[in-house]
Amino acid sequence: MKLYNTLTRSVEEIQPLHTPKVTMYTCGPTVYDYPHVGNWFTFIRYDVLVRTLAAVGLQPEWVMNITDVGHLVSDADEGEDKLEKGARREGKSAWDVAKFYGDYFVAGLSRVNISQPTHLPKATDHIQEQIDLVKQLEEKGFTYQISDGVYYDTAKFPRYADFARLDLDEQQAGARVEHNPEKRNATDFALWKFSPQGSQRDMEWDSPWGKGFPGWHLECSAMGMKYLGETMDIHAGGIDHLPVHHTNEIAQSEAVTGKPLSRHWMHTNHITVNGEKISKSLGNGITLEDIEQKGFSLTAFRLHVLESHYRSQSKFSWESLEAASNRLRDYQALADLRFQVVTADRQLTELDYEQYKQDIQAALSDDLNTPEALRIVSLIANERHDSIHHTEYDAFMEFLQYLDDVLGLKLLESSDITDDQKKLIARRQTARDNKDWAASDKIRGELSKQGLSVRDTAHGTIWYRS
RNA sequence: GGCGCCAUGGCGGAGUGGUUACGCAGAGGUCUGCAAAACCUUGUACACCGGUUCGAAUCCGGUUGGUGCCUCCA
Repeated sequence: MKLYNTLTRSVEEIQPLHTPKVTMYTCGPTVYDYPHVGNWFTFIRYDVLVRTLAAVGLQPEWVMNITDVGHLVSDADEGEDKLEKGARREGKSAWDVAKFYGDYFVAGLSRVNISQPTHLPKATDHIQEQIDLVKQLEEKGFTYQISDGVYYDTAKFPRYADFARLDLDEQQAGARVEHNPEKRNATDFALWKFSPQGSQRDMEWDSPWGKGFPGWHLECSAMGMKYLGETMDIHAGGIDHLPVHHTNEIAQSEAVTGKPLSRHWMHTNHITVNGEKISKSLGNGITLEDIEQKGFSLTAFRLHVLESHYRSQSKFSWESLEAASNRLRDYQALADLRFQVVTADRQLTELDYEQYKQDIQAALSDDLNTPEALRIVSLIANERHDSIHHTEYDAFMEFLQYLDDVLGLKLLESSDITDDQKKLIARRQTARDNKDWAASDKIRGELSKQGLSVRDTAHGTIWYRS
């Protein structure tokens, strides 16, 4: 299994520390609002990685955090985090907001068929671990305290700029966010923020340094190391996390342990809608509900995600979602052939499903080349559209199961048509044998109303869902 | 201002130094009771300008355009 590693900027073989177990941490959502399609792109891509790891015989232990506190907003209203802001917007407490959107997110995972992570830890459930981490950093001399919080001194970590290959001197020039002038270095970041004086936050905790809340980089280090140990095999996140969040995670984790936080770093690229990044102000934050309201299935959306490579900046549009939806219908028709097995004397050319499976596995194992994997599936859908011969039934079923395991397109979730529908199809066949075209066409109309189309092939009538 | 990334046929989107990616959509045809499907044919795809090479869409340089990040963000 090869995967691009941001550490070395090259595609590398994944070699877990304790094969067959492979530990993986992915940066999850901040639960202050509905996730948009871009977020789901990323989460689905994590899922493809997990599924592929499992398919090549590894046993993934997957941690995805839920950030329910601590991210500062970019606006001038300093000291307030997104949860608090969301709470004020909705007239609820920050705790209520976090609960609502956290639950929504977890439910959404199964809606787009993302595997259940081994752990879904929340930042607010790990305050003590985060405080402990700050204490250790303090003992090792990496921290200093100013008026609004305890900060990490990035100058004490010489490798700070290496991971993201930052040019610290140059990039300060155009930074658009104002820094607290008390900070020693522009890149220094808060480990613990104090509650603003005279105001009560919904979310605040006591600490050795005063009442407040953890800085937002802290949770991933604390929870990652708690569940996966000091060095994990894979750490993944959105590409936006590379220069700041992950850079800071490495700084604060490795300063304490002296060991690499992760052996492999994966970054998923962002998508654009109408050529622009997704953002609230542009009003292009499409949600799963929007997709369903337009009549598309979330499985079609999932297929759309797989149609591009995770490292390229892909586009989302309703046109391409429709293309994916049509493509999925073809795949579904392929899967439905398992209900329409023929035992005709005439032998079909048997397909080498094992070979196809290996080809797909090879594509996915090569830095998650999902477009190539789908190319192969389409190849088979084009090849095997007439019938499945009973002699290849087992191999076919095994192949479909493999596809579902690795791509998660729910091809085996469809059920057979009803007995009544089967009788209709049989009656139509009889009518056709008698050249009673009027009766035959009438039955075809009835089936059509039930969402079934029929094709008359050399191997009999094949139905498919329209 | 700094650091990146990308430019592929109507749309989406892979890939490769010389061979049809693929998907969706379109056109013509064969077949079929009619359909549908399938099959065949078809659009002369790789931003522009140079360079390297026997040969580049694929490597190098430049130009143009787009886009992302620079402590909110998947």
